Amino acid sequence: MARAKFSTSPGALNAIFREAIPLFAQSGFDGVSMRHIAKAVGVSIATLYYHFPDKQTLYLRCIEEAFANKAQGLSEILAIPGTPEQQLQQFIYRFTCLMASDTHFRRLLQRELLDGDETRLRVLAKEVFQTQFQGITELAKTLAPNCDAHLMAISMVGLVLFHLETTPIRQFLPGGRAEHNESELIAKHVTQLLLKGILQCGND
Amino acid sequence: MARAKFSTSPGALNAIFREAIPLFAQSGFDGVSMRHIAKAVGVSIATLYYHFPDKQTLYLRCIEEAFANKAQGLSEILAIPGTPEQQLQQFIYRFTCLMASDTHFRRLLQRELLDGDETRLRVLAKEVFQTQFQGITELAKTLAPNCDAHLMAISMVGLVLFHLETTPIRQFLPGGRAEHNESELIAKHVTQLLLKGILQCGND
DNA sequence: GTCTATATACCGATAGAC
DNA sequence: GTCTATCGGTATATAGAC
Repeated sequence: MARAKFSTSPGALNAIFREAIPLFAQSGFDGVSMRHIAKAVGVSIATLYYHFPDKQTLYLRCIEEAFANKAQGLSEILAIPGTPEQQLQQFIYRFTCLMASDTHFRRLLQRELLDGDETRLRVLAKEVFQTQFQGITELAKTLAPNCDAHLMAISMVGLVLFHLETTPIRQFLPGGRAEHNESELIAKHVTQLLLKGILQCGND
Repeated sequence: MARAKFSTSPGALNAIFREAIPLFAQSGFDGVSMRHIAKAVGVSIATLYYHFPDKQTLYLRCIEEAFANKAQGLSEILAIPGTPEQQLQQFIYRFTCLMASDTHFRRLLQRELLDGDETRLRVLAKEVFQTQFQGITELAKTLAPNCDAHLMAISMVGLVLFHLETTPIRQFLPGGRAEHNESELIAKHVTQLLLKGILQCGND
C-alpha cells in the first residue's frame, strides 16, 4: 500500500515508471539504456541517478511496480460464487482478459522466467502469485481430487498464457486466424478443454 | 542439408556456433557482446567479423543452426503407430523429453517469441514448425473433430512448454516439488489432462 | 584466416553548478 | 531536484600486417 502512492500520484518517480516499464518489457534490461529512458521521460540521465542508485535498482523497482499493480487484480478474479465448474469457467475467462489486457506485465513475467534470478523469482512467487496460486490450487483440488493439484494449477495458468505468448507466430502456423487471438475464444477453448478433455471438446 | 556440414564437421564456424548459441540462449542478443563470444571461442573479434558481416547476422545464423537441428527431431516423434490415443500419449511423452533435453533451443524459441520480429517468426513457422504443427493439428482433428484444431494443437504444445518454462519458479510456488520437473511426470500429467479433462484427471 | 591496433559511438555513472 | 559536462570503460566494426 505504501508503494501504491507511486502508481497513483503524479511526480517524477511515477513518470519514470510509466516510461521505463514499457521499455524494459519491450527490449529487456540489456536492450534499454539509461539514455533511452531519460529521453522518454524527458529528463537528464543525472535525474534518473538522483532517484535510483543504479540501473539495476531502477529495473527492479519497475518490476516491483508492474507486478504489485497486478497482484490485486489477480486476487479479485478468484472470488467467484457458484459451482466449482462455474468458478473454473469464470476464473479462466477473467484471467485471460486480465493477462491479454496487459502485454507489459506478461512480457516482464516472461523475461523474469527466462532470466531465472533465484532471489527475484522467490519474491515474485511470494508477493505476487502465492495467494492466487493457492486459490487456483484449491480449485484444482476440488475439481480433480485424485490429481496433482500443483501440476494442474500450472496447466490452467499455462494454457491461457501460452495462447497469448504465441500470438505473434499464430498467423504463420497452419490454421491460424486472427480471431484465435481474441480473449473470449481463447477462454472458451481452454475452459472446454479443461472441463471435458480433448475427446469431448467441441461437443454439445 | 547443405547447412548440416556446419553442425557435423569441425572448423571455425562450427566452433563459433557451439559457443555462441548457449551464450545467446542464456543472455539474449543484447546481453552478449562480440568480445564475449570471441573469448569463448578462443579467437579475436576480427575473426568473427571475417566469418560474419555483423553481429546480427551471426545471431541469425545461430538461430537457424539451433532450429534446423531441431526440425528433424520433431518430425521423427510424430511418426507413431497405434490408436489416436496412443499416438497422443507417445507424442506428448517424446515431445516433452525432446524439449526438456534442449534448454538452449527452448530459450531461443522463447526469446524469438518475445522479440516478435515478423520476418524471423515467419521463417521459424515455415522451416521448423510447419510440417510438425500440421501433424499435431491432424491428430487433434482426429481426436476432437468438433473442436478448433489449431487452438487444440497450440494447447497441446503449450501445456508441455509451459511446464518446462516455469521450472525455475516452481519450487517457490505452493505444492511445487523437485519431481514436478521430471519429463515423465509432466508428460503423464499433460496426457491425462488432455485425454480425460480435469474432472476425470487422476482417476483409475 | 587470424591477428594487433584502432576508429567511433555508446554505455553506466559521477561532479559540481544552479 | 534537475541540469551540463565529463570520466573511464566497453560496444560494434574496420584497416592492415602476416
